[in-house]
Amino acid sequence: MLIGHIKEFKIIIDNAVNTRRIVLQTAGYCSSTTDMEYNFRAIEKKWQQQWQESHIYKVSNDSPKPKCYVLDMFPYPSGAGLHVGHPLGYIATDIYSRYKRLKGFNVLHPMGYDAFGLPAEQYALETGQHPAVTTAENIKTFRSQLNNIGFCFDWDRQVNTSDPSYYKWTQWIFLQIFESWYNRISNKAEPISSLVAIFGQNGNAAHICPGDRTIQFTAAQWNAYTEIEQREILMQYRLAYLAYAEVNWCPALGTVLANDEVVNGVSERGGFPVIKKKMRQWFLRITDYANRLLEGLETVSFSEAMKEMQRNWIGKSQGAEIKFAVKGSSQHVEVYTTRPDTIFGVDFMVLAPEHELVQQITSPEQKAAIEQYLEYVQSRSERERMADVKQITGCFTGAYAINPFDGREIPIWIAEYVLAGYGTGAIMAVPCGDQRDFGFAQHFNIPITNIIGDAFNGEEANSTKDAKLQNSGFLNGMDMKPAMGVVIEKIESMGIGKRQINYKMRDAGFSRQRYWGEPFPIVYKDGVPYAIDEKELPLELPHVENYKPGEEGEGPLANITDWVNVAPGVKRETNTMPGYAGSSWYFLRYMDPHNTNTFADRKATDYWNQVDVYVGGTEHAVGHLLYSRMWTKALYDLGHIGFQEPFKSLINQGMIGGSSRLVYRIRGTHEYVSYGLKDQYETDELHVDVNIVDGVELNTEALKKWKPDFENATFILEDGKYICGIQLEKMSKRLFNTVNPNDLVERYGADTFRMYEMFLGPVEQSKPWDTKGIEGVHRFLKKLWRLFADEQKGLLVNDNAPTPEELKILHKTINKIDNDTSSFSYNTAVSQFMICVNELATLKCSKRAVLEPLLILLTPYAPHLCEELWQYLGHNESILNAMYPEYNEQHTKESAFNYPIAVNGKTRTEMSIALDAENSAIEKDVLANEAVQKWLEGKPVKKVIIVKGRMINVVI
RNA sequence: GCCCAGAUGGCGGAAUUGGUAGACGCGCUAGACUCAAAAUCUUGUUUUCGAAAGGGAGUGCAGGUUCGAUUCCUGUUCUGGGCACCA
Repeated sequence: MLIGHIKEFKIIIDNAVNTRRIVLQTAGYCSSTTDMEYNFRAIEKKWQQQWQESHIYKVSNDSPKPKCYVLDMFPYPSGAGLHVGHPLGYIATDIYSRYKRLKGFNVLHPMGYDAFGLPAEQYALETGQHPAVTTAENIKTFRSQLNNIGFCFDWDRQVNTSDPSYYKWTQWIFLQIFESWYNRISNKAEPISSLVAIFGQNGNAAHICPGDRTIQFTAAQWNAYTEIEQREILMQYRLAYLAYAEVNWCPALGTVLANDEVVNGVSERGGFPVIKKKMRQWFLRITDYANRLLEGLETVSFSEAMKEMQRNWIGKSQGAEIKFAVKGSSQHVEVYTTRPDTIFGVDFMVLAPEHELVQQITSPEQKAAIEQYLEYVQSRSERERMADVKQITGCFTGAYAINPFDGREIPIWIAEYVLAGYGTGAIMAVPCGDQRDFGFAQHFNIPITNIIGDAFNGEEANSTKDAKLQNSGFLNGMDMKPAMGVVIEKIESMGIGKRQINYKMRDAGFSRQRYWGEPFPIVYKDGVPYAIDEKELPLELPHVENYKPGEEGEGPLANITDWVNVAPGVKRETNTMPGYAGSSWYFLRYMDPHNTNTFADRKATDYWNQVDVYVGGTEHAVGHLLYSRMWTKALYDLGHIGFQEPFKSLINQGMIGGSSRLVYRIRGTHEYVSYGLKDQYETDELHVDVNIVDGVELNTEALKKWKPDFENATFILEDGKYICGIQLEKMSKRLFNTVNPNDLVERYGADTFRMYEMFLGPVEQSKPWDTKGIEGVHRFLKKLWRLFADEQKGLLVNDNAPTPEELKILHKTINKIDNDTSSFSYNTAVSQFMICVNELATLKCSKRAVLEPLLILLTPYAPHLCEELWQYLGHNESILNAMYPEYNEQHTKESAFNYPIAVNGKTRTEMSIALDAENSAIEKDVLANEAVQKWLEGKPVKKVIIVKGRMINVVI
């Protein structure tokens, strides 16, 4: 080397002196005389290039090795690019993938882009740029940022959901779902043709119509129907179906939203109000899968919290449907209840305002009041209803129901707290056992029957299931739990009701009135929907000039008349599929991404099978994770794949929050006061860029240059420093608290960055970003490097035999790293590496026999550095092809814990007391075994607990 | 309101799942090398009493089980997340 190493060459224009200074900025520790230094920039560039050229991460579908599928939730390629929070999960999976590879697995670790969706279209609306263009640009940025960190993705398998070669198969799968129905007897999806055959032979008696249970027909009637009539009936059975339904319509976004995309009555994206609107929409019949989605949770390893969220969303409840006769009428009120045992406590009934019986049973005297109440309900938006749930409203219909057991007359009310869409849209109200019913009864002065004796105090309802029933006819004296079964049996034998299971989950809305999504492969002939021929797939998204949605809620596609009108009387569907369509099956496409004959070859899906580890955030708990599980089950039912749970285990990475820095401007001035002194003034808080603050100390010069507003700033310092305030909040460009991984990689290298993100804390835990500690990890890597090579003496590695002490360190490390890496405990693994290297450095151990296995352990964490050092050790082949060291377990344990275990004893308590007495004698670094033997005179002991050479206790 | 998770130094976080609490890192402290800085190495760092040796207290709070509790049980406070008229 001629001029040493100049790491950075920067021209800095120094405004303060207003002269041009050229500064040769060397990166500090590079005044070396040999080239044996840790030059991470050169090393990382070299290996990234080499990996790319040798396609070393290319994964084959054909391997004798066991498979392992490690998957990240693929990103939406937003314009903002990556910040330090994004790669957290990717680093974790990358470490795991590399580890499994070293353990001898054939590892699939792909990456792709969830590229359809609202933001790109919103951006197009604002700027006129075509979403395809911005998406392609964003993908480029993402890819280069990802490569910078040294991930081992097999880029040959990259997918992009907005690419026609991908969405061809999204459309194809949609058609499979469209062309099938859910057979509730065999409990699986079947092709619609099997249903047509059943109808032709037996009518629909065995298969009640899920869309409308009043539809009933015989085989003869079915055969007599016209094609259009038949198709209309079939539509009500399909797994993907069209229906008029109240949907969540968001006027501001001009589209329908799925239930999980609406939060507190406003849209999840943008927070615009959402109203109920009746529209003809596509739906997925996910409700038929409710129970399997619930039971499937038992077969996968998700966190308990995640399972609980899914269970809540599915919302299974067991109970009964009971018919109550209406007094003086042939009508019945059918209610759903989870507590049939409380039937003698029913003091009133409540119907949903939309309930069809309301008009029929309302008495003439109450007619006006009911009309008025219905008007009031209709005037209220979803949002208003959400806002004041505590307000009690309702209206008496004037009608009475008859309790089938004791003949009591029960007033029938309507109220908006009863929902038309759940159960039967009617409830039996038991005020002593349900707080809402209690509130209602009090508000409207309805007398309350107590059926639970002392358990009810008259002040509030008690929903206990552990009371003895009173005032309950034939149930008197019975415990509530067994009474439930008794009542259900009784109503079943009387023919007035039956056991019933209900779910909160609704069918998923599948239409969006947007442009940037998959077009439906559907045409309408005279208004009747037909699937287009498979050979016409992909049905490509046409180019449009105008992204504005139509007035009537149609998407922008409706404006392209050429495209819409296929032939006279034949029109295309103008809705597009929602964002979750493409992401509901992408994990299958990675298995066989270039297949043009099918979405993925059965051989490939059989080989890769379930995703072994899936890593992503909790925000997809009820959306993506439920839809993709449903699609997988549907594809399984139809025989396209051989497994029905897509993800064997799931790890939820925590969010990395932003840590914003604040400065305090004295009101009306350009003077900024340091955090500790701000209370002496009247100040305004301003966010400043975290990147110009070192910890909490502001770089005042950098601030002046940052934005023109600060050009003339003056500062009131404390101890010569300007100290900023700290606020923890979301990481966002708007708050100037984002940190770009590229900057950190540039300064410390990808290996340091990777290890530091892992060192920050457990992967699952959310934490604020803090760059401060990254130096420590960087120091560790430099220290490791110096075990191999010295700046003065060059290569240090020797072939001397390791000492027992050195082996002990190594074995302890192997043990710990192996455990931690396989269990995603990466923060403690990094600590162990540091301990190991510190100890080896103290011993000045540069022995190949110790360093070589250590390098293999470290490869998943710091792949570039390890490759380079591996080469230094004289290996020609990449360390990626090395095998993880398998050490004799016993040897590892013995060297790590060098104590024999005693096998004699006494009773536990006696022993402990005796031990206390003897404590002073035993403590003195005597080998535990010897001490116990001596002291016990050979009596049997189960276990001696020893910590660091001292005996703590003896167990019998 | 209901459900879930958590609370440990100045900070991020460890603790072999009931066995020396505070590993590892950051920060801070003192020193070595250096004309000086950087880099590197060494020292100390829960708190309190003490010059020291050595004590005392200590894992949100209050109890309990145990020879022994950050870990298990009961109650309670706070923080974060999810659900929210679901009968």
